[in-house]
Amino acid sequence: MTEPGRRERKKQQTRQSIADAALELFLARGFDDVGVKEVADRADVSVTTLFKHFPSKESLLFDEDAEMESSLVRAVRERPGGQSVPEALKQHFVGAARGHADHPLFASFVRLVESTPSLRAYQRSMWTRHETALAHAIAQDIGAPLDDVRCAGLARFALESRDVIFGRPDREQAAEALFGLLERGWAADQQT
Amino acid sequence: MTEPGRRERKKQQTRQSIADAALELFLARGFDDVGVKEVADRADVSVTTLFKHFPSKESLLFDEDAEMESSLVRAVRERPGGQSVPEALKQHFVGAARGHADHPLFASFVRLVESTPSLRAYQRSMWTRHETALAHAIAQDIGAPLDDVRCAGLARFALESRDVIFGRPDREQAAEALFGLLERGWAADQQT
DNA sequence: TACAAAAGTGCAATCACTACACTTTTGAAG
DNA sequence: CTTCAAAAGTGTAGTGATTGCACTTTTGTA
Repeated sequence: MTEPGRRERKKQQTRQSIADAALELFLARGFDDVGVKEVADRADVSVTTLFKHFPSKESLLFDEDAEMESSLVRAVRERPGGQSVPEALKQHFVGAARGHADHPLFASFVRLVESTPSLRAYQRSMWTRHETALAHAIAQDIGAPLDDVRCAGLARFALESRDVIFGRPDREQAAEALFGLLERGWAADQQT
Repeated sequence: MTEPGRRERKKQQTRQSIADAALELFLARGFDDVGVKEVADRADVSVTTLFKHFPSKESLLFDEDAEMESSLVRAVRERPGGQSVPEALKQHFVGAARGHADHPLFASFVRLVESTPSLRAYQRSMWTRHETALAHAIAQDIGAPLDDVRCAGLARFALESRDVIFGRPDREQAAEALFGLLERGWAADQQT
């Protein structure tokens, strides 16, 4: 169980071919106008194989997932001393947006997702999955019970903020406004 | 174009039969374990007819929709003088929860929706549809531009709060906590 | 080198949903 | 009371995602 080995390498390679084929085709012609069969063909695998690597058509576009959750939790845990939780999350999202802004494909990718209902829904469901982890991290941080409502709420609000912010042209400004609201409400809550 | 007329009445009756059949079957055996065919059969209509009345399997369970939006907007517009927007929304949701609490079927219905991912997603998408209307109502109320970010954010947060709150045993308490947070953040924002 | 696990394949089936061409019902006009 | 077009309903066949199954190929390893 040390290094990947050729087998694992080949597997990942197949997976990558599929993801690549999917991205190209979907960007070029739209998510709904490309069938899985076509993606499989271009990646030179069978449809069956495609579905052994990805659980759904939507998932073809959202590959790296595990990383997000941990980075989200880390943003809260390892924030600079004195920084509030909402502030840390704001910086996390704004930073991420900036980091991706230069990627040439990223903009088109975002546009594709935003304009395809099923993809928006899928993306949301992925974020939602991280919500609990984030809520727990916050709760632990402020020494509240793990299922504290305010922590759950803040987690939800923060993740939703991301969604709202990305739908805006003036992202930084939007982030300021939304997280500002959360910040003040949260701070007032903490003063107990 | 005065009264419904027999034709319209029959149409609504068919629609109702379908909705009823769907509710019964889904409650009894779960959403995913009942096919549309079966629902159609029980309502004694063809599958084609079923889909002429409802745009999707999920929609079979969510009938009255238009009313919600207007009541939501009204909750903001016609709130007592001096009451804040978040406070008005809190009362709206808490009141609605109370009003339904006695219904015998309502509890099982909620449980069904909460436990079925596709239904949760659908319900969310319905609420989301109202988000813009709510955001506009808020903006108009405080005299901000219609697409003001803070109003859009508040609308989003309020609707999400509902979702979080309904997933809790202590709904009233949860409502206090979440809308309290929004309340304080929002108030601070308004003092400009 | 041989063998079991893993990866990949093809086929048939399920299930939601749509398009189509068709029959029946019904409101309203003459 | 007849007539006729719109509306409501039906059955059939098809699409497209997704799954189950039985099968072949590849590959790590004893």
